[in-house]
Amino acid sequence: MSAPAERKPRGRPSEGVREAILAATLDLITAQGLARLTTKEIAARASVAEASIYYHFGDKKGLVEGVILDAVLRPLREFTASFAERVAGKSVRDALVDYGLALESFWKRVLPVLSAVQADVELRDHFRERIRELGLGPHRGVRVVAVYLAEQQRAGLLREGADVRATAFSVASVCFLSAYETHMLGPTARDKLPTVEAAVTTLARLIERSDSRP
Amino acid sequence: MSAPAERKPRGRPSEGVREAILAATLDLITAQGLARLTTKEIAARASVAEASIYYHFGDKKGLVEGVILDAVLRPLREFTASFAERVAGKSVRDALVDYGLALESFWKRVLPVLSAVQADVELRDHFRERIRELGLGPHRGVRVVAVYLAEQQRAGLLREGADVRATAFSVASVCFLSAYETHMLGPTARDKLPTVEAAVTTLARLIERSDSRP
DNA sequence: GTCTATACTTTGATAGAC
DNA sequence: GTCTATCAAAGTATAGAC
Repeated sequence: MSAPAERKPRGRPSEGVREAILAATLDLITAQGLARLTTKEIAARASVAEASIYYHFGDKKGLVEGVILDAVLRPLREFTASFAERVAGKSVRDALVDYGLALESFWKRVLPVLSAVQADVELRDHFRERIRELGLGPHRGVRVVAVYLAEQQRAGLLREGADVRATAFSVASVCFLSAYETHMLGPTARDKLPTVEAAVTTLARLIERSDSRP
Repeated sequence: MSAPAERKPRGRPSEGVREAILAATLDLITAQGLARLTTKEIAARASVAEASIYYHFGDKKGLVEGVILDAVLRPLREFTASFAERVAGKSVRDALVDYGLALESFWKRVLPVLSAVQADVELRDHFRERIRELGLGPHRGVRVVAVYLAEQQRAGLLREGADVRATAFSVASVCFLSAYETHMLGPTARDKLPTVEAAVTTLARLIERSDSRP
């Protein structure tokens, strides 16, 4: 039966194929890693033809690079940029804990893709260059906290002798290791470590002025 | 020319083929990740026949699991066990710094293989089970330090209110993030973070009794 | 722009001689 | 135990219709 009422009665969503491919790829990488990632499975999960992948991304490498940009680099930049508004109007301790928890869950989300990147030289090199161009990296997350702490220190809220750079480094590190343990060993294994909240609270206490302690 | 003087005049080293395969596999994983790891390239680098891999390890999966056991799990256990003798007779600060530096270089060595493991579901699951059986994981590195610090605290060398568990967590985390940044972005990028030595020294200072400070 | 069908390449694994 | 030679399967990528 001819149904001329609609132009494309069925089949191609015709819109969002590119996005569906990206989403399917991210899902598969997160769920099972890069090793078993095939264009066939991506196409199946996205409900598109395999050829569409090559139309939009050139080759498999281009696709994965697209996912990296989309699921790691952009979020990384946005997260780093969001620090200022995230801590506005909070005590140092609350600021560090809130930021720490957000950082931990950010890494939990991103680590599967990051691990995939590390598993392939070409991807890793491509990633390194992009991250260099954008001026990103874990050290950025450290610096942004260090700058904030230095301000609070000048404002007299922290001990004068406190090493804000080292403290910022510790905060970022604790969040990262916490996320990595979950990523590596599963959610239950995480319970064997102190919580991020406890660790960051302790760090905050150590640099706060004695007279500001409750 | 027939040279009956020797039984195996050339070819097979006949000894150490298994070890050569393991070493070659580790090298290749470290250098280029799991993604491009092929049995052909392993055989070429180890200067053995491809079939020898299957004789010794059954299949590719078995080989990689062998490498994980050999290059990650055993070293992990040994490293954790070595803590006591490593810190014997040192000040708390020196003990933490020395341990921290050793931990950082340990992770630098192991992370390439660890990343490869995370890139494949089957490997990851196998790894999780093994690590569970052995009772290992980053939390072990944390606990061993926490126990040590608790002893020092009871001996009166640390502040009474110091949170030794959170501090141990911070020490281990700083070493891990430091190694990961190197692994991910290359040796030069590492310079943008504070050194492990500085960060751990700061942490040690924060928990030492005031009167024990120089 | 998307699909179906297919060409080409690489890879993991095996058989059998030595 | 190790090698040479070979295979079946799986994977990436392309051609061409619509």
